[in-house]
Amino acid sequence: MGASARRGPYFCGIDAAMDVVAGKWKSLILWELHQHGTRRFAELRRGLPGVSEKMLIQHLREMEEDGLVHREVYHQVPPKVEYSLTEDGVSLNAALAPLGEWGTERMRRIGAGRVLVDGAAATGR
Amino acid sequence: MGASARRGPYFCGIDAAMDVVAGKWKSLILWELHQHGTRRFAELRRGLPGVSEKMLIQHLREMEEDGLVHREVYHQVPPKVEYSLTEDGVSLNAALAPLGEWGTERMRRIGAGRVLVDGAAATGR
DNA sequence: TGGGGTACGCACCTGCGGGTAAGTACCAGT
DNA sequence: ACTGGTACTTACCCGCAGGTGCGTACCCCA
Repeated sequence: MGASARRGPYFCGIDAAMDVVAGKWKSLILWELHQHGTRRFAELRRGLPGVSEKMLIQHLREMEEDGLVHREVYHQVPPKVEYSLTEDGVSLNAALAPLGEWGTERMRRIGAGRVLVDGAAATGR
Repeated sequence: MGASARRGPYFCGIDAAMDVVAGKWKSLILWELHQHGTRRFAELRRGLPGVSEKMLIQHLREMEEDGLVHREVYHQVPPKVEYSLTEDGVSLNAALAPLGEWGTERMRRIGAGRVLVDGAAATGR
């Protein structure tokens, strides 16, 4: 409850897309899954510094409902769940790419330092 | 007050851009200004059915701070103010275009009827 | 035998994003 | 004289997005 209640009639394509990526971590999750292909829950949590477990799950569930991510459960113990992008998720990410470039360019202009925790930086945008 | 406090350090370009377009009406304002080139306050209000005056102004002010829109005041009475996109606003809109197409495609798939008030529809996405 | 990891579920709470409504200073039209 | 339009401002209120924290069932490793 409280999760969806969305899919309301939209004004145009942009807010239909915005509705789906709305949420503090949605776009980051997209990006993370896009870069690594497949990630387990705990890997995602570590990849998104600052995210709470509650929000991670909530967002992942919503994105699954929206057909953006695929959830593969391995019935074993300890539990193992793998998340990956669906076709729609991949295309959404592609559609987000120019926006990401615009944002990177903007960060350069206003000098908003990016926060990086991984040593895996330097791969660019 | 309560307006900005943003520009926090970003993880990547995407959420730097998302920070700027965050807000219920921001993307719609971008789109409206892009389509009409220059619009007065009341024209925007009529173009965004459902927006409150308070939010319209607040968003316009923030977007002006962020260097997305230009605000031209004509010191006359009755007051006249014209809003238009800056170069950054135009490029942001261009960066949003693929996202808009993705959203339109998605609306087609899930059959979320779009809400149109203008007769000026049919121009597509 | 106890600490840590995996993938969550649930209850509680706070902040703020956004809505509502009223007020302002001035003028044009009827 | 009254209504309506222009471009706001200010005060108040409310819902929900998101954070914190605890609990769970099971296993591995020291």
